[in-house]
Amino acid sequence: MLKLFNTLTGRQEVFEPIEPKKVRMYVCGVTVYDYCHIGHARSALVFDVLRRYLESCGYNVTFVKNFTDVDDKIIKRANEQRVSCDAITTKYIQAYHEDMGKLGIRVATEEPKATEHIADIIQLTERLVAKSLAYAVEGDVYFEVANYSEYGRLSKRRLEDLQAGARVDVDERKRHPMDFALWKSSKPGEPAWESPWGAGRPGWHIECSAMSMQHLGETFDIHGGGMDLIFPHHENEIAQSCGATGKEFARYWVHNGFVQVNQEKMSKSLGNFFTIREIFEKSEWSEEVMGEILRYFLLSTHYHGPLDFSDQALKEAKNALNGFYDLFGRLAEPGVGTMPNPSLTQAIERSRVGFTSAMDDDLNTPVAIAVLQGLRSDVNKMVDKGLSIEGRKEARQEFRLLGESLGLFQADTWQFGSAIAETLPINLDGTATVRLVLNESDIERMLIERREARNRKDFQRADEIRKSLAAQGVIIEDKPDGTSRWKR
RNA sequence: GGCGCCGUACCCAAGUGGUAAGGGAGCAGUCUGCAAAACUGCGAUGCAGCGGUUCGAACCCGCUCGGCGCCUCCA
Repeated sequence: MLKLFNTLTGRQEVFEPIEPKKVRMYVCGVTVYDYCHIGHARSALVFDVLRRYLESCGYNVTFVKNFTDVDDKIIKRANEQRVSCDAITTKYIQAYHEDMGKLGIRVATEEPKATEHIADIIQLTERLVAKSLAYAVEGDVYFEVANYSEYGRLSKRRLEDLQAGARVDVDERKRHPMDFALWKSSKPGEPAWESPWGAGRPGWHIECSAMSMQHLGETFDIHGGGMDLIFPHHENEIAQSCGATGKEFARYWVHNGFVQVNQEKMSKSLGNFFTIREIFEKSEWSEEVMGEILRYFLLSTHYHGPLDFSDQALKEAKNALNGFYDLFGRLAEPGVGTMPNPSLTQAIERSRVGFTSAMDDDLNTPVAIAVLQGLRSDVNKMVDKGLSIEGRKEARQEFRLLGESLGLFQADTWQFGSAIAETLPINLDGTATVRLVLNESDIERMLIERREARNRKDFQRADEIRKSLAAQGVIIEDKPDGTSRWKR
């Protein structure tokens, strides 16, 4: 039974969907005017894992994640670069998919864009105006917080407290400093759509209300996003949606903590952020390996807490993951083991129970990973004792199965990169191509030579080969039968 | 000023009333021609500090110290 921490109630609650076996969830995506950093990756990953886990529990999940593709920052960026807004958003949406794809984050069921829902947004705004929850001033339309009695319910703030912190440059046309724009009149040269209030564009918060309703209905199960969206974005979404429909909006509100650098929030304004692509570009490991390292790292802390990003943390994640892939290597080898499998069956059963109860406990991925580490240790012992071929296959399959929710252990083997790679600064788009200097057949050839050397007890030559490969990042492990395996 | 979070071993990190999971790093041993991997063992009598409640507290309460977030665009 899955329990989730619900920001709305401030408690952990048992998750029960509106319709049995069906989950409808909406997650706030990104404003597409720049490349994503690890903070964005964490958020995307947390909800990807939630979705995967729900699916593994047998739910049919409709997962909607939006792109904000009309916004001040986009307009600014477009003007700076003298291109259209459309060019900017198209570019960064594509980049989003590339980056998140490398992290194994699956595309959502629906990925709507604000600009595709202008009619819905206008309609929703009209509903709010008709209910006296919004008012129009000179082509702008504002939500009137004073007329919505439950304003502050999500963020646990009172309107009076908010006034104290309100900005100085309050628009005089607003009836209350906290009133926020549903519709903005547009200046010349800005993207604009016709509306009952003249040419304009939507405010930020209204798009999510409109799109979630359109794709999931007026009431749905889970709404997620980063902690920083609680106020004002999600607070405003609730006001707009509940205000318009008079119904409950989302039932469970789930928010992930920040990625930090040196204990400080990673953010554009502080300039202490690392983009996802930058991390992949600087990585000394292959894309596939780096993606899994990042995933492991991001899931090694509970999603609700802060997470400090550092090279050392990545290195530790990589080392931890090495243990799993070393085991998978052993499991893949032909062997003559005959050990019966009852103890394996028991270990697997234990792990399933442990894994499920960890994930059920508000997606406690650190504990879930600890359970997998436990299974790794158990299986290693069994392999030492001579686990049968069938047992090895079963064990590998089990890691794949349990790892699926976390998106781990899906690769067959790890191919490490660039200790032995060279960078060729060529391409048209300015990026570089990394090419391996040593290919697999080179390595195999050297291993054969070394094996021959060892057979004639020429250990000096054997060690030379070992050293030479090691210098290029290839590590040799000798097996009892006289053959060797290698890894990077 | 208002609201809120965090402080667990060298590092990361679970645990939120019943006597400190897991990982990384390290050390020692077994195995190995050597090595790697694996296995075995070692590692916080204590959970920022000080008080209090309790038979019992890392977990509850109070105070203090240190770090951070939101209130403005932000995953």
